[in-house]
Amino acid sequence: MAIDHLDGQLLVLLAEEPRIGVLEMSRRLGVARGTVQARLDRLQSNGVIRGFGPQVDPAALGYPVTAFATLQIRQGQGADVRAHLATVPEVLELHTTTGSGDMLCRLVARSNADLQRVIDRVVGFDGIVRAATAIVMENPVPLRIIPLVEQAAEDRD
Amino acid sequence: MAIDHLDGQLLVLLAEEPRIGVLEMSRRLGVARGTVQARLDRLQSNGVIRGFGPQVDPAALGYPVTAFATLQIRQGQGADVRAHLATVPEVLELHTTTGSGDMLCRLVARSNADLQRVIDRVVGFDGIVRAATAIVMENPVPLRIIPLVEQAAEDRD
DNA sequence: GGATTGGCTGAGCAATTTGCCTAGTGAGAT
DNA sequence: ATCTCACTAGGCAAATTGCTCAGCCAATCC
Repeated sequence: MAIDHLDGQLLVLLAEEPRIGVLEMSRRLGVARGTVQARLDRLQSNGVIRGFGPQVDPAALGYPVTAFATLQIRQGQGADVRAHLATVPEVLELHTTTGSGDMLCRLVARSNADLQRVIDRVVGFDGIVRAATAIVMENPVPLRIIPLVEQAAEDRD
Repeated sequence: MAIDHLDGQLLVLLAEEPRIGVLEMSRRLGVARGTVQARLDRLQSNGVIRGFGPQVDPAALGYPVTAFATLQIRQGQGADVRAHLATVPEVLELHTTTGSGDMLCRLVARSNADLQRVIDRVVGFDGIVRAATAIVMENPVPLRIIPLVEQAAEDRD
């Protein structure tokens, strides 16, 4: 399940130049095309590579404000709250965390004023007891995976 | 800068079948190939589409544990802390948030035990005053963008 | 009322890439 | 000693890409 060095190189290459083709990858890495193809297939069926969906920037879509909200859920209402939050487009992700009935969600909004609307919509639901929101000011480390891939590849190598 | 309906369809299509080609997209959407190409180019130079990097699952890499850590930073140490956290592969993202000197970071680890090691490494740095960690148990809504894309497309349409 | 600009269509073409196949080789496991 | 597995190297037809062109239409500008 873990990846070896070649897998790591493949992932790094893909991350740097995503539109690169299989043939070009095989040239860059100095291996046969069939090998690249087989590795890629394996990584995908392994689940290591979930997909190649476009990475969309919410800010460019008109949602420049990001916030994280910690929610406290009334016992037994978890499923309802999850279903509710899933219907809000501005909820980009949702996690349940340690601490009985706690959730953490990532929100975006069109402005700070708009964030209020989003939060109202999020917490305007019966099962939510309390919510604490932290607005994101800077994002010094955007979501990344390459350093982890490299470490995983080294561990296995 | 906002997107219209065709842009929205393009993004949805790409999200569903990322390896689809320009030609096939133009067939599906019933527009000319050149149009798809031009739209895609525009979305990319717009910054709406950041890229098409592979979405790697940390769990499949051997890091099944995710956690969020809230850090309190000593005044004036922000830059140092950022630089420090950027060197830790297990730090997948880092945000500075409202509340002077507060940061939120996403961590992964090989196990709950390993999480302790990661946290020690994260907080074992001078500028960090205090850290609170919440371990993720479930992820009812994985990072998504499509609902927001659809809303943005409708708003503009 | 024109005239212009911008976005879309439909078509064509050469070059490249893909998907799929076969055969041979080397290393490690049984 | 044999087998299996991953990789190499090559070949081939079909499809896709990158690029170009001309024509068309609607909105905007003078």
